[in-house]
Amino acid sequence: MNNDRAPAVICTVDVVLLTLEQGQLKVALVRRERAPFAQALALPGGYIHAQDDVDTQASAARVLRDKAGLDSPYLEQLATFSGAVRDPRGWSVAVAYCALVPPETLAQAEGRVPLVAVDALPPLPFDHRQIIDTAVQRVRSKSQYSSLPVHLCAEPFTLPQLQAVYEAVLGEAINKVSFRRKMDELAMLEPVHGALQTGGAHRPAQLYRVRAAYRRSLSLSARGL
Amino acid sequence: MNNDRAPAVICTVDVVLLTLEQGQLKVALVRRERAPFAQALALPGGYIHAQDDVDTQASAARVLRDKAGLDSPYLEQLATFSGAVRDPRGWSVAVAYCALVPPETLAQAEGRVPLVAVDALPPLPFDHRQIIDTAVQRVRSKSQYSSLPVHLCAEPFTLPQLQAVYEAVLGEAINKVSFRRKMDELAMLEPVHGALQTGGAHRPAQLYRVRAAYRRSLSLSARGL
DNA sequence: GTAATAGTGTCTTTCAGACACTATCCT
DNA sequence: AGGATAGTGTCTGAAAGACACTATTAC
Repeated sequence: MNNDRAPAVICTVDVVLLTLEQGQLKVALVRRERAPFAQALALPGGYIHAQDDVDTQASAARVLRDKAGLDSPYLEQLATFSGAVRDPRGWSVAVAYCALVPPETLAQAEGRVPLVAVDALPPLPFDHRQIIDTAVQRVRSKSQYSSLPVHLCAEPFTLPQLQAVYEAVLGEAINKVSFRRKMDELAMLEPVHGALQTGGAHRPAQLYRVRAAYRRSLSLSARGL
Repeated sequence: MNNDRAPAVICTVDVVLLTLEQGQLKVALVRRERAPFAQALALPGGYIHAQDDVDTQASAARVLRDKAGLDSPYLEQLATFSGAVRDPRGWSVAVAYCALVPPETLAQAEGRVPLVAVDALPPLPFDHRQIIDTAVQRVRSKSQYSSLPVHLCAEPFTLPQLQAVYEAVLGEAINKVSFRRKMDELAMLEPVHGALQTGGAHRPAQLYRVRAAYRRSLSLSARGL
């Protein structure tokens, strides 16, 4: 009972930044500048800066800003990965966060970040493969009953567009009537009055945006049951 | 870019040990031996021991063993709480775990740990109130669609007993037919052949236990959709 | 007009809750 | 026998999917 002060533990955050490109869920990776695994593609991450960050959520936002050059409205804690062997530098704790952005947001960020389809990941350092798998599993699971996928859709969007996003994430077709009923009862979207998406050789579609009241609370919504 | 090595961060684990007593969800607290908040009731927790623990899950199991004197078959990572102000000693990261045990298991542990109803918590140090609230919310949410509450029920148990546990956790009555249909299709329980619970002035009830295949995987089960 | 997709009305199927009935114990 | 709870069959209403139909654009 005399060694409460344990040897230092390495404290980091890692961010799984997901987006949708060509109908596929993809994760943003960055090339590591320093050892270990210098030059390797890995999740954007870094040490917690106790002097700058108020908490790990702020650390994750900072990492995202520094390494991917963007802010993500959706940034949720995923899980914490830890242990003696996951990092060659020593015993480490990595608080992992999951960010979702529409592809348009990533395009603004100069395209510095390589995107890799989550179903075809290359070998990755640390336990980043496991972290990504956990994030994808979580996103797919939550998409079954929540409005989470709207974060992958740039506003304004049409209902057919949003449905396509849901279908891409879930990997299966969704009934159109059921989908619209669900969106309607979630009461989370509002039509942009007078704004229709034209251009196609067919009836134009109503454009929608997320109601202000739901802008920030989406990540907090548990199940609606 | 020259201060990668941030000032030391305090790394701890905290365990929310929940059980069911008198039809109420209760959390086990321990009296702190050391500052800060010495003598106060708080969640069992402690530093990560990098030399002993393989990961934070092991740290949580050790804390549970040392401070509550028991092993919990169900021990799942809850979330990580962090920041500059939650601990007066400095910037800290607390990986919180949630454990569920039947009341019989706690009784074996000499009753050293005070139990407090989660709906009537006293003021608690750190952000332990928030951690407990998060755990309770998670357990209630998961209980709606998963078999998680079986961990609160000592084996063997009858279906009416298990239903009462569900009802206590969820705080509402459940339809008997629906409950049995759900348990049946989860295919997670098996009857203990020939074992009935007698003694009541009524028809005896079939005793059940969790199938071996589901013993360990319950905490991993996401939604069954 | 024709092709193509948006959007809606309605039928069908599926699932959860309500209810009632039987079963089996103790007293 | 009577009371009490275990366990089951069946009806009903709500929700989800299937399908078909109308609406509106470009060409």
